[in-house]
Amino acid sequence: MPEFTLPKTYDFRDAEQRLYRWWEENGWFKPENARNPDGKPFVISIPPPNVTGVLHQGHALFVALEDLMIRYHRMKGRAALWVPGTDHAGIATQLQVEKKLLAEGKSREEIGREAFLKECWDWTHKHHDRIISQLKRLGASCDWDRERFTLDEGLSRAVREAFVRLYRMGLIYRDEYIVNWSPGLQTAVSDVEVEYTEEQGTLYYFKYPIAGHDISEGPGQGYIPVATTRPETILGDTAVAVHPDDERYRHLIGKTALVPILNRPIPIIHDTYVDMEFGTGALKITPGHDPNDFEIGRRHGLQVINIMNKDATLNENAGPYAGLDRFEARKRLWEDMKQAGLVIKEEPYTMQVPRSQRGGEIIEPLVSKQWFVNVKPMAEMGLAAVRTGRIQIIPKRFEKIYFNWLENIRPWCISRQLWWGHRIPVWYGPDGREFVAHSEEEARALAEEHYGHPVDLEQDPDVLDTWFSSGLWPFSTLGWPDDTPDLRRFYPTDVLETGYDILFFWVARMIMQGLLYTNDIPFHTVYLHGLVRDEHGRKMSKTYGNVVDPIEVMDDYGADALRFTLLTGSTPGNDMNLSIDRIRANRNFANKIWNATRFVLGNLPEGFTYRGAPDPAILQTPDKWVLHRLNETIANATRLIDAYQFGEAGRQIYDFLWGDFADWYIEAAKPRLRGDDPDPVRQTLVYVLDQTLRLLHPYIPFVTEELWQHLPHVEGEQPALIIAEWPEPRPEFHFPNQADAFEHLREVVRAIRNARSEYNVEPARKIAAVIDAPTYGESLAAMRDILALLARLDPNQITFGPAPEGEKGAALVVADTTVFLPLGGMVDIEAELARLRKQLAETEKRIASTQARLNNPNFVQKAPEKVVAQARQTLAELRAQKTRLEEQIQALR
RNA sequence: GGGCGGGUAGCUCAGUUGGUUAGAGCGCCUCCCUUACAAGGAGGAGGGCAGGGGUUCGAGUCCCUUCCCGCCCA
Repeated sequence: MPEFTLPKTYDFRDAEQRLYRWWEENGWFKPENARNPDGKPFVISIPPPNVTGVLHQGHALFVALEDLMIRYHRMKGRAALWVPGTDHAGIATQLQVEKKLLAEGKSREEIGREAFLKECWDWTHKHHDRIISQLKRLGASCDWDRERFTLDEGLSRAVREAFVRLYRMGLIYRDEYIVNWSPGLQTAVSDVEVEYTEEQGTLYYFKYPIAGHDISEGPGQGYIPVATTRPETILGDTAVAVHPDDERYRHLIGKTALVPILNRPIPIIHDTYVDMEFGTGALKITPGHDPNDFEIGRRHGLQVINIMNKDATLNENAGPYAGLDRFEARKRLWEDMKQAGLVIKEEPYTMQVPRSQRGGEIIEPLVSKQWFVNVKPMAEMGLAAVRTGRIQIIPKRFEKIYFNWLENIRPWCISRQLWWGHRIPVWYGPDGREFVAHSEEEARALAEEHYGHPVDLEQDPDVLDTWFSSGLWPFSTLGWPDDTPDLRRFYPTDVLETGYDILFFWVARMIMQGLLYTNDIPFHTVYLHGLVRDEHGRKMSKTYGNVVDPIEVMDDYGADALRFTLLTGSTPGNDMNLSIDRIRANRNFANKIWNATRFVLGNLPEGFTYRGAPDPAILQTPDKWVLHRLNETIANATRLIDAYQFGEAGRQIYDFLWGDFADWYIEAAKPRLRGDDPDPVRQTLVYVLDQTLRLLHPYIPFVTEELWQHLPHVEGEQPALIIAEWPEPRPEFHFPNQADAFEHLREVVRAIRNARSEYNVEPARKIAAVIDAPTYGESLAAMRDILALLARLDPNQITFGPAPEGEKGAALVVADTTVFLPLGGMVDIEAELARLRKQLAETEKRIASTQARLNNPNFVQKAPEKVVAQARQTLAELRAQKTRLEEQIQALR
């Protein structure tokens, strides 16, 4: 039942929750309840937020974008499915729980693994509801019955299956390898979890003594000069390397150097990796603590010495420095070397310092035994999928970045020395032999088979990198490894939408694992969004205090305002600056729609029957204009959304609703609504509003649904906008001529308003006008009432014909129309002449440039016919206008 | 060192197959509480698209180059 008493302003607080619940209760988020449930599906897997995280603008942006796509395709008739879920976020969650324990005076070691995991699960359950309800507040139309968690039973099974398959394919192996060690977290982290920051450091130059010589013999004899940024690693050196072509040091190759202080003998080797230009041209090699040195060490069969404990203090291999923290040891060792006369100099040096993406502490390259995935074969598949276009990345430039990363891919360290996560499905026998299996039972069976009798097995204590399970997300959430109906129907998914910052972490790994396990692409399109920054482009951070909390924004301005701001303010792959001003402006937009609807509803009589798309036969010029513009807007919006240009599409609909429908059509409708044939206007008002609400629904679902529920509908219409049909342009509403006529009316109205303002005519005063319009006279006459209302003319004093001679007034020239306003003494002839001359000068300037273009034979020959024709028409119009202006100037003199 | 993005109105940004006089929001000036909306309406000022060169009938849009800011990778 339409209700005609809407409050004056839109109260989103009441509407949002109520509507969300209503949609969800009716099952409209489910593909089974689509208009065509057996039709082609459209599927997005949510980028699972950290289950213990708090909603931030990044979430708001992805929800806005993905919900837009889901709602759009749902309205287009696809069986849309948005699979929701959360991520267990290994390190992040474990840290939070440890922090909580610490506050209670406990540690995870004290309470033990089992109790700790229970704490983690409690924490998870407690926080899960919060993040989910926050996603719902944004309007996310996910199918919550299909919600998953990366650590739930099904997904854990998927993880074990993936691990076992990779292992059996020989792509997973355990190795002593140099990894990025986080001393604070006490775990290995993968390459992508390390960020390099440019920092001021020191380059330390020193003398590497040569065995059998005295350093006093000088460089190249008694010692070889070496430079390093991390002197403490000297203690782990196992060689000094020089370039084979280096004249300065070539004679030293094969000799023995002595590690300072420790006096451990090490070889002097040659390797082309050494950069002769850098430092002294000689390189100390520390395979245990530098990734490059590790590689060189492998090439040369060098010993690996680990001088560091897991907490970044030095161990017994560091001799007298054992037990010291890494930075303290650096100081002490350098002091001691100074004493020993081994120091040459120090110089300031800008270096790239590896820091933990989480926490920011300095990462130590360390050799330890970890599980790795040989990603190379999968990378090849991942590369091919994008190269051949089976998967497209938007914006396209990220494809290059993706290629570059996959082409240079290195083994992926997947083991983490944490407790919260998927336990690595490997069990060790008494002799350390590994048994990889889906379960402990299976491992036992394998072991018994191997040893010939039952043995005690011990499971690997480590867990897997969180991204290992996220990498299975698009198919594990649909039931993989089982061949479920959902997997068959909804896989591959369609679009994967996420931030460009996790292209490597997540997207690339999903593509690779999807191709490997499911023999198919996990999605055909990757849409990457940027970071949401503050209004001046600074990263939002708690310490800065510039965080714009989405919850607060929604409390103040509503979810629609936030969504529309994010959607129209962002472009693919680029960061966006979010300002409250803009959110407020879009809140105002929601209110504008609200009031436009109030107007329409308030003008429908009791018992009004809406007949849907109006019959062209009953329409007048303003109706035809607005329907023509609606057609254009529908076509543009649809094209732009299909091209993933959501922002531009949103702006066009906004402009149409506000700038065309509200500002002009509604205004033009007013006199006719009071006239004797209001029905065509009413029909058109309802129709255009209905169609526009549809176009806006994917952007601002709440206010549009709320209003649409109040609109009258035709028999058999869908019960809710969320599942209503997406509009299509209608050929019968193609009215270019009437559209032109109305545009001309707009120009005339603007000119009159402008003149009124210029001559300070009181706003309330209705004035007369004499209109001379050879081309548009008829249409202007037909719209006399509208013209009068919009330009505040006295309808009884609008006459058509040539301007009266000798009367004082203002003459306005719009194309070939002249509007004479007999303002008598209000008009200053000189000022009027000046205004006309200025307009004439502008017109002549434009005539000249248009003429010049048309005089150019190249233009006429080479430019598209349409453009040339347009130029000719413009020229004709300008000339007519010029003639008019000259006439008026003449008349005034 | 390699790669990428950005530099458009006072501020924040749009502007995607190159095509009339480059747009929006906010801010600013003038006027208006006109029964849809003051979270509003009307009118207005304000930029020639970082600099230089080039391609083209035509360039904010394509190419080259310089400068500045930011990011990614090594």
